[in-house]
Amino acid sequence: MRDVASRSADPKGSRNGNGAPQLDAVSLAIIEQLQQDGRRPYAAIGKAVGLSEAAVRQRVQKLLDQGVMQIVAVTDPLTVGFRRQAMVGINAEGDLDPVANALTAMPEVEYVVMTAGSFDLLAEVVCEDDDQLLDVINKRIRAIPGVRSTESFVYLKLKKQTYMWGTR
Amino acid sequence: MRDVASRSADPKGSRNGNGAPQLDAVSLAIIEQLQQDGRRPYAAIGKAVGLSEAAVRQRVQKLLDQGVMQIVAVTDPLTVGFRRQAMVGINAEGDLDPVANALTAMPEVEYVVMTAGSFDLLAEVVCEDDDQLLDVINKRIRAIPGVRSTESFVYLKLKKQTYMWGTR
DNA sequence: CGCCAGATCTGCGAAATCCGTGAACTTCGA
DNA sequence: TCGAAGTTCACGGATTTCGCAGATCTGGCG
Repeated sequence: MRDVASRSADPKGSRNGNGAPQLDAVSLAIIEQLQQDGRRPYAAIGKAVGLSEAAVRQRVQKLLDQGVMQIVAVTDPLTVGFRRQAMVGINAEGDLDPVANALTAMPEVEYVVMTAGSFDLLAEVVCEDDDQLLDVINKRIRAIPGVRSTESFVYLKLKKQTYMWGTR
Repeated sequence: MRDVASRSADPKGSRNGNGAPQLDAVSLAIIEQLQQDGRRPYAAIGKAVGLSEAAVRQRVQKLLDQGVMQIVAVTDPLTVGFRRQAMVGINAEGDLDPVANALTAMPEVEYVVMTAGSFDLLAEVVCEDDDQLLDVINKRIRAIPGVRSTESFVYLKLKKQTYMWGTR
């Protein structure tokens, strides 16, 4: 059972240009196992990827410590009481980093990304009701220094949301 | 240690208008625990929310079965080898459902949502390189029947991504 | 080529956790 | 009041996790 990668390279150490740890095939296989079930026992994972239980445990711990992955419960926002969501496209002037940081600091903002295109930033907002959504978008986000304009896309229906990167 | 909710109501059964199971305070507290660490032992969770280990186990199993939450490993796409991402705004004619379903069927599309605003749909695309991204956006998405136009926002830098709904 | 240093893997007890089960308890409606 | 359904608790055995020491592998250097 030594199948995934015949004991080749560097499960963690080296980092590519982005500062991101480079993953070998075995770690990738471990991640795939945990993407299917975050609570799968180390022994079962080891059997699947061809490693001992202890080795899997060490690799998982390292991946967590490095921040490569996290094992968490993800929920359907609607079920947990958040009934209004929106994507907000933002245009700003000057350095975008302070603006992005201000967005990041807001707990209602789930997702912030700098983009190329007709928006400088995209931010996903998760709220409990319309009042809160209005407050966040029209008061708090527009009040951030440097923000020139915003455009909102209120979610009508979420059709797909996966966490299966690498499991294709 | 009977703090979160004094043994009140309906851990699952009833469903609100959306068909989503209604959660009580205890289940919410359990979810928060698992959002912090998806592998936290049931006994530790029970101590935190005021329930026995077995009760926590059964509630977690039920939440998973109902699809209210899933416990999974989430990764940084860059680390796992996906170096190009984009949000794609889409305008279409006629019924949006077939278009959304076509997007959902594409493995490179991570996220599909129907929106109100100047786009009918938003789709997040995760690719390994520019070639694949171009192929997905300009060939596959634009080829979907009903799609009238698209606008792409290539990700330059991901600033925030959390999974802490309900943990505020 | 040989050796060292660092990192990774394995094997193995001990402790903790997971899991199924049956009984007690609560709620709700007949 | 009684019964059905749903939840919780207690408990014992199987499984898993955890920490550690020794074996193995990799890469650099004289």
